[in-house]
Amino acid sequence: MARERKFSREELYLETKELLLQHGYEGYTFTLLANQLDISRAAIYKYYDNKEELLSEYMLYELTNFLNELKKVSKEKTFSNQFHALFEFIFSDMSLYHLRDIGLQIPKVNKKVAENKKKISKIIVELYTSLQHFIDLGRSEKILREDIPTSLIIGMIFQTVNIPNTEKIPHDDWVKKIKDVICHGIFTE
Amino acid sequence: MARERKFSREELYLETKELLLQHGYEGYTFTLLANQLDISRAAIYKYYDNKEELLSEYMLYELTNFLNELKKVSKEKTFSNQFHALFEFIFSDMSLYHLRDIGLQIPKVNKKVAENKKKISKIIVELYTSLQHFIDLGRSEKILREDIPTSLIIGMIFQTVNIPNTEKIPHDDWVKKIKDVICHGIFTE
DNA sequence: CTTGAAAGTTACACTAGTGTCAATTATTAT
DNA sequence: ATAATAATTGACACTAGTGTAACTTTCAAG
Repeated sequence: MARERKFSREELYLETKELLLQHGYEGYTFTLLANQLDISRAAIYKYYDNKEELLSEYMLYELTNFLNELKKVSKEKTFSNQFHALFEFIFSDMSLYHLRDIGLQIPKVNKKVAENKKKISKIIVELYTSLQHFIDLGRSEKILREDIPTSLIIGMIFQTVNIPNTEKIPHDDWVKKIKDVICHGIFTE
Repeated sequence: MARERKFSREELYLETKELLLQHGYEGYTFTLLANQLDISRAAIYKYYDNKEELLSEYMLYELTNFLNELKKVSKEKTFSNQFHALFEFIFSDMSLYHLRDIGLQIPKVNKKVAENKKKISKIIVELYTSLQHFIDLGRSEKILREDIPTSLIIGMIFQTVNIPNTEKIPHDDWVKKIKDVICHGIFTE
């Protein structure tokens, strides 16, 4: 029994993502967001007290989605299948690793933000556990090396996503090459 | 025949680097910089018309230094020696790759900035050429794989620097492991 | 068809950063 | 000493973003 909303939460999150990647944490403003969504700035304050609150909630949403996708991946039976599935989905949205850095910058300006940050930490732990299982599987199948720290293996996978494809190699080729290098290195045998 | 300067260009660049890494491009302000250097904000305007000018000049300085270091590396005779020297120096200052991204964000607000950006592009070309020679040497010595694009090899080296060492593995070990993974991959043979 | 609740807007006071300029300070050659 | 000059400062007007409160609009339940 009220007026129809001019913007959905999803739309708001979508624009937020764009603006965050474009302007970074400090460059992201409600003024900018309101313009993009074609609403008045004050409307946003009906839902969020400040940008920290909005952003911590957005990060929570983004990470929750990510965790769900990751859980899908872990349904694959073999390590090899999980590995390829993981790449497929990481490369479908390459911005996540960058967004994580931004998430770390959010200061706890109030109780709600502090709570969200706590929830985010919890999700990150879950993410890490899930990835740990993935790595363990690879090791138990004697595919992954035992002498490389887990955090390094995970880091390699997530960082390489961000290597700029300056030579404009077709996406599928590019992904294949990156996988290859991660698995076998840049040296000849 | 004048008053002594309260801050050197080097000090200014040093603080600029800190602030840039801490606050990002949009969060970097003259107000912040002046406070850090313990001078008045207006003093900065005697040397730079605006932050774009300062930052483009700073980037130029940083990249020029980087290029010089890289040239030193390329004096090594064998690929292997160059490879280890390159790692040593990249890991001595892990922030460069991140700074490069920031450099790209500077808008050409006036002629001087546009000129600096042109110079920066030139240095980046030189950097790339120098790295290309390095890769070529590795290939001619049959150490580097022929089937991996140059930009991917270079990207791997520079991106992996940023993998967070969450397990707090001692620096030397960490660097050794990263090198190992880049060279031979995460898979068992 | 009216009323009240949710959605949205307009307006205001406030804060932080910008760019400029006249005034002040410190140094040194004479 | 002191004049010349470069370095620095304080003060001003301006812009962009923030957070709040009073208001208007929309819509559907009674």
